Amino acid sequence: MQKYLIILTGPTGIGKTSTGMALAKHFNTEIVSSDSRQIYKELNIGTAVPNKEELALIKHHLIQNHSIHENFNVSKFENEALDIINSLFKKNNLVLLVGGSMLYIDAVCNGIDNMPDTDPEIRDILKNRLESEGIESLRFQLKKLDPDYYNTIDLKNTNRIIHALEISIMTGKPYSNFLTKSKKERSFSIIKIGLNCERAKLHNIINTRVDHMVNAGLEDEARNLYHLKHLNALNTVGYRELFAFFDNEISREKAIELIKRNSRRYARKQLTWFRNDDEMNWFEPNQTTEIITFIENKIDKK
RNA sequence: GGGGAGAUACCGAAGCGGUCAAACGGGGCAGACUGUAAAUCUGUUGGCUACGCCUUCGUAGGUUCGAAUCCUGCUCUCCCCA
Repeated sequence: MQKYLIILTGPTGIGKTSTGMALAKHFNTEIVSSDSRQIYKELNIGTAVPNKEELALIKHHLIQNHSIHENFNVSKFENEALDIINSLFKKNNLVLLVGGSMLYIDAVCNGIDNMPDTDPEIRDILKNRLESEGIESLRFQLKKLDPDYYNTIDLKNTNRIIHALEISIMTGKPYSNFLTKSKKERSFSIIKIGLNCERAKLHNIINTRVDHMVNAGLEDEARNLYHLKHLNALNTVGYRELFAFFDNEISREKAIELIKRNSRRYARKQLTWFRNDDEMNWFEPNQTTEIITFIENKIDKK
């Protein structure tokens, strides 16, 4: 029996959760989340996780099942998501992957190359060197250790330089050796559904949603996490801006304004990414019926 | 009613006779993307039949070889005095 993974994605705020719920109900299946921040149990309001009622109605996976103290990453996500998806396929022919984290979705669909997990110590050393010696020093070393990558990478992107360096240093092999650019085989078919609407409308939704989050107590949530602000998981829209407010760098109003702006920008980045995906089938958020018909037609034809 | 200040591109704000399609900031738009990805980085922002052309600096005229920049009328905004 052919198995189908339905990818439901789109920009933040577009309505993936509710559409996903409707699809899960109709196809009598479960939802695997592909959201890099809803995966953390300490994060709630700011990540707009499905609420208790929703979670009670439809079984969700990879929601709030990790801690921000862990070193989570795409590769771990790929493995965990695939495990869950494959086990769900034992009882369902169709499983939903719902979320907006582009790279995470990509890892489930196409896989990510095998390479060692990064070593926090090496990263710290490199970061310190960046501070003390400047980016040139790191570039210089990268040029020596991995000239190929050095020639293709954006040399202003410190994160990428640091990652390439840490892998090259850890393994003694150029980072680019690990990049196979090959696509991993999956045992299931993939149908991609993208939700989008008029940009002005999306901005409106996002702005209102941020106001709702603030009313729901986002500030308290952030304040309780403030002492952990150095954690990568908290380098996230909705938290970092409030941390800046707590640090007296900006006003509360400014923080809220920035959360809105950064959410809008995040939405745009998501759309840039998804637009490039030829396999994406686009719908408006209220077209649940059309989406269901679309999926059923796709499945019937096979 | 009297006096003063000002109207610049999506917004804020420089410019104060040519080197101005107009600094700078914000916002927007576009793009890159392999273990930090809600991250990180890049480009762009009057129009076009695009190494050139066309229309822009409240509005209508005027001065000048040449105006966003000078002069005049008008409209609107703000401030002070009545």
